Amino acid sequence: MDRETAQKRAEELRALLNRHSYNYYVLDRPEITDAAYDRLYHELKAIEEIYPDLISPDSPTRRVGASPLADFAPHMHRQTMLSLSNAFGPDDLRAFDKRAKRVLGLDAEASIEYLCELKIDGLAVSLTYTDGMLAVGATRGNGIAGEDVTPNLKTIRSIPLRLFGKQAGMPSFVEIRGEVFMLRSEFERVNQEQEEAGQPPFANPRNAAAGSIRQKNSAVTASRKLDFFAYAVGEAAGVSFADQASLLEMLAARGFRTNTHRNLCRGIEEAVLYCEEWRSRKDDLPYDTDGMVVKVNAVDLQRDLGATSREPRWAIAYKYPALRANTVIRDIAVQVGRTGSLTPVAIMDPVEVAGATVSRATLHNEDEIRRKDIRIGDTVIIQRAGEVIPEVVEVVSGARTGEERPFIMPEACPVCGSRVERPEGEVVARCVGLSCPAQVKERILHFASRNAMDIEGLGPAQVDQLTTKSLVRDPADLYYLTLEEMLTLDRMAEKSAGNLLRSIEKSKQVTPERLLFALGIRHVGEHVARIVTRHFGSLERVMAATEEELSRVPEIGPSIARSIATFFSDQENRQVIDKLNGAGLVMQGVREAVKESPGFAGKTFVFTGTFETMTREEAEAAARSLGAHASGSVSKKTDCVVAGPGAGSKLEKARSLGVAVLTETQYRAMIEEANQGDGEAGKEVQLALDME
DNA sequence: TAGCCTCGAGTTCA
DNA sequence: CTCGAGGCTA
Repeated sequence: MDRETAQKRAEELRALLNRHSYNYYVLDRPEITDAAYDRLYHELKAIEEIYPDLISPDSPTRRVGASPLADFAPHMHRQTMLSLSNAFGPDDLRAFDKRAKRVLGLDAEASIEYLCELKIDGLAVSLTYTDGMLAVGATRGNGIAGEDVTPNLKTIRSIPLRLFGKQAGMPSFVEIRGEVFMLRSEFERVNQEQEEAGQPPFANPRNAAAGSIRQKNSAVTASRKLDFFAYAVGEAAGVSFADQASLLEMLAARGFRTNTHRNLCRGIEEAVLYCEEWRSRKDDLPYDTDGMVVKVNAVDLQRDLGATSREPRWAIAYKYPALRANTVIRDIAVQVGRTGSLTPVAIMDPVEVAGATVSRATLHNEDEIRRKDIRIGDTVIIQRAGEVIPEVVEVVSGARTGEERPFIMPEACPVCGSRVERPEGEVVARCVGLSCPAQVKERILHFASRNAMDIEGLGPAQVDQLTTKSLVRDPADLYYLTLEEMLTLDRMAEKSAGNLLRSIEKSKQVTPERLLFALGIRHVGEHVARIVTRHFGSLERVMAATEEELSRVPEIGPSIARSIATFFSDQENRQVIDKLNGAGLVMQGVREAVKESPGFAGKTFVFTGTFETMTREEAEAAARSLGAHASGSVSKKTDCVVAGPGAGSKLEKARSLGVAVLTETQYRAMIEEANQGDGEAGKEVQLALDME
């Protein structure tokens, strides 16, 4: 074949192959068989081998990158790739609509046209086409700069290497934005492949797509079936459109795959309906989605709304938070708590669960890890217990590669190197070093915490610095800090130092029960601190009490008695108390008036969920002041459960035990009634502590 | 001594 | 919120 015929044939083949690949990958309507495609493909490849100079950048043979990339060059986005603010329910969407109307100066009755598009759970990329040819493809990165992964993006069949349309009408420059993603079926295949190769699995299709796009060797990327949906245009020369809907049509006409599950909605209520419709429908799709993007359709309105530095004001992501998610445990770290307890914590690939990005979860202790057979490298299912705390539900045993490492509790404290002990029959391993920096830090944080001494402005950052600089070794040292010393801390100038000094000063006025709790004696929480100080009347008398005297107090048994007595017999601990007294702590007893109201006296209340008109603690205090007992757990002995929205297992337990359940409103009414009828019905009991 | 009932302690993210 | 463990009671 002479060069001229070869060139002609090569062009023909390229056009043919690109068209068929478009039919196959973008339209999902192949016109020829795979075998026929392969024949054409190999014919082109053969020609290009003979005449390498005929290879053009849009040749389908270029989709499989030959030379491995050394490293990814950074790619500065010409226009920042913004993120989107989130909406988690219809009301968030309505608020978004309201704000848009306000900014645009429209009245509340007007309705804005919105285009709703599925939000694909993949990774955002930017594709730059110059004179219609794909020149650069980059990841989003931080929005300002991403990584140039052009060869890898070229392996994706639904990304046209050359824009469709006549050369005459071709924009000289255009940046297309969209989402690279992986089908769930492909994700499973890839993970199986990873397993066979002894490689760690991907946690989910999104991570698999991201991992594939960042491959050094684009042949690997090519072996993974990635896909692409286009949805936006960044900077562009000679391209304009009136609205988002026609932009998507334009993208489709230029050869891109666009997601067909979209809907033009008149007014926000239509958008709400469409978003809600997809909440369950999305599960039937072969790929992962994490919501719907609602965009103001008209481009001129978009322009008027503009953007903040982080997000456009004309678009919002309506999220369907997954309650559970898969991720991979990369490591298991060990934390040291206030009592020296060593707690293993799973460090995981960040993943979205119930509206928050989770990357750590406590594993509680060694036994728990063994019970669930959790190993480093495992793919696990996590959920947020009680909507908040992430928890590992179970290991996806099918994803095991054999490379996972079991967790071993260290024999020396990871912070201070002291010996680690795990007493017979106990579950928690503990660092025995009393001066372990981690323990010291946690003890001081506990001392300053809200229910203890309530020192505002003394958080982890401050305590960390104070202890590492050895300005504070025990809680009493806090009361001897000078302004000069405080100013040596980072992020601490006159203003905050003054505030901190003031709140330390304020904390000197304290009840003995709070102080006893603040000391952080083992087994002494708020409840025990309260009953013990009330029984003995003052902290001094608690300190003077023998183990035997202590154990005679109701609810105090041998363990707690020993713990308290041992604490106060320790020389160093006594010194700390002396130092506190020397600093001028003023212990004041509480005069708590308790009205013995009929509905409350002697009853046990449990509060759960979040209340709207008061905090849970206020609710508990109210019950106590009327003669009731506020407990933390539901049992047969519970008389009444007061449940706010978001109540979980406690409410269920109450129902199953047949315990009365009140709403916040009903509870309020009960309190009011009790307070009104106090004169005759309730007999007043004064509880007072005499203090020295 | 077993089996409840509570309390204590530790925990995550925005 | 959950789990472990101390205290009380049958």
